[in-house]
Amino acid sequence: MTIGAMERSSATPGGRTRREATRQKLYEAAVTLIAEQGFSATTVDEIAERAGVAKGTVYYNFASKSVLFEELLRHGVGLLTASLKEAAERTAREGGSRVEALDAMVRAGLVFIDRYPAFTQLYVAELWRTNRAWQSTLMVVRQEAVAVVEGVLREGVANGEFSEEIDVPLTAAALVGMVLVAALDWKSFQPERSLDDVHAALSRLLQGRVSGRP
Amino acid sequence: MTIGAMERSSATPGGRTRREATRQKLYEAAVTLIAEQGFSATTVDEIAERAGVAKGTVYYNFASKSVLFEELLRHGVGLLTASLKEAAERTAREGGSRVEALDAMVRAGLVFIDRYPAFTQLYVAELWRTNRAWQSTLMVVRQEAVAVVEGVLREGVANGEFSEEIDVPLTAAALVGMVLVAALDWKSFQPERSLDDVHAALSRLLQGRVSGRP
DNA sequence: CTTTTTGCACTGACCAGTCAGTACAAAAAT
DNA sequence: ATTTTTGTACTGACTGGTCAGTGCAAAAAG
Repeated sequence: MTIGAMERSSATPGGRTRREATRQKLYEAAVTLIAEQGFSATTVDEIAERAGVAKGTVYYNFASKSVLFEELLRHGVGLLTASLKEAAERTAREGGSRVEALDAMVRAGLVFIDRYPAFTQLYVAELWRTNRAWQSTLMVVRQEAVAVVEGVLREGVANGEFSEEIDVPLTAAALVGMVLVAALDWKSFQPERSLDDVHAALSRLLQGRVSGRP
Repeated sequence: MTIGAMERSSATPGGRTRREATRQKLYEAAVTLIAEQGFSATTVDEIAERAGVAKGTVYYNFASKSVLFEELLRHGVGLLTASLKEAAERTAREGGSRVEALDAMVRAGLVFIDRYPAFTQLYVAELWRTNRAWQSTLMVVRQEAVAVVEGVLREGVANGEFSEEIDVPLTAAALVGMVLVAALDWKSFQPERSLDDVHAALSRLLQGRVSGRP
C-alpha cells in the first residue's frame, strides 16, 4: 500500500518535506499557546490559526490534539537532554572536574530555557499532574533528562569529588528544580538580566559560596 | 456592596458557620481535582459531586468557577506564607543563625508540601502561566512567600553571615524552586522516603556540603 | 422568618473531530 | 506533446457532544 509513497514528497530544495515544515509550524504555534493557557484551555482552532493553516491540516498531520502535544513534549525534551549530555561530555573531554561539569550543565539548562521559554513553562506545568493521557510519556522523558545529572553526580562520588553521603536522585532532582525555577523566575519577573548574571548567581549557590567563605 | 454581609451568620458554637464548612468542602474537592487534571479540564459538576453538594450550592457560595479557584489560591498560599514566617521567627527567637533560619524554612516548606501535596502541584502548574484571569492574584501571592526568604537572606548579608555578592531575589527564587521541585519529586516518584531523609539531603545541598569537605 | 442547600431541567456558547472536496505536481498512458 | 490518472497536502463548513452558568420551587437548618 502506501509503501513506495514517500519519495515523491521530498520536494522542497532544503531537503525538508512540505509536511515537516507544516508540523514544525504547528509545534511552534502550539507550544506558546499551551504555555500561556494550558492544554485544555487551548483550542485546536487557535493552534491552526496561529500556525496559518486550516483546522483540517492539524488532523491531517496529527491523530488528535493530545497526540500533537505528546509529540511536542518528546521533541522538546529530546533537545534538552541532548544539550545536557553535550555539556557533560565536553567538560569531560576538556579534563574538567565533576563540579565543572555540573556547572556546565546548569549553563546549558539556562541557555535552553533562554531559547525555549514557552516549552519550559509548559513542561513544568504538566510534569507533576496525574491522570493525564501523556503521563507515561512525560515520566520517560523526565527520567532521561534527570539521568544525565545523576550520572555526573555518581561519577563525582566514585572519584571522591563529592561526599558519599549525598542522595543522588534527590540531589539531582533538587538541582534540576533549582535551575528550572530560577530560570522561569528570571524570564517572568526580571527578563532584563543577562544569562551570565543568572549563571553566576546559581554557580555561587551550587558551590556553597553563599554562606561564609570566599 | 457585599460589605456588611458577614456578621449575621456566625451561628454555630464552633464559631464556624455552616457556609464556611461548605466552602471548605468545596476547596478540598477542587484542589485535588484541579491538581490532577488542570483548571479547564475540571468541571463544576465534578467538584460539586466530590464535595457532596448540589451544583447550585457552588454558585451560591462562589460567583464563578474562577472565583472559587482564585480564593482557593489565596487561601493556600496564605497557609504557606504563615508557616514560613513562623519558622523564620522561631529560629530568630531561639537565637539561631540565618543559615539555621533558612534550614528551618526548608523544613517548613517540606512539611507544608507533605500535608498539601495537591495544592503545591496546582500552584506550580499555574505560577508561570500568562494570560490567565487570576494571573495578578498569583503574582501578589507568590511575592508574599518569596519575600520571607528574601528577608532572611538580606539579614544574613547585613550581619556578614552571607557573602555580599549573592543576588538576593534570584537566590531566593532558586531556593524556593529547589525545595518545591525536590519535594514534588519526592511525593511523585519516591513517596516512601521520610521527611527527615529529604530534609537532610536538601540541608546538605544548601550548605554546600556536596562537593568536598565533611 | 431568614439563610442555606437541594434537585433538576434548561440554555447557549464553544469545541474536538469529520468529511467531501480542491489544488497541484509527478507519473503513466495515448 | 497531450491528456489522464494518482498521491499528497490541505481546506473549511458541519456535527454531536460538553459544560458553565441560570431559574426556581421546595425542603432543611437555624
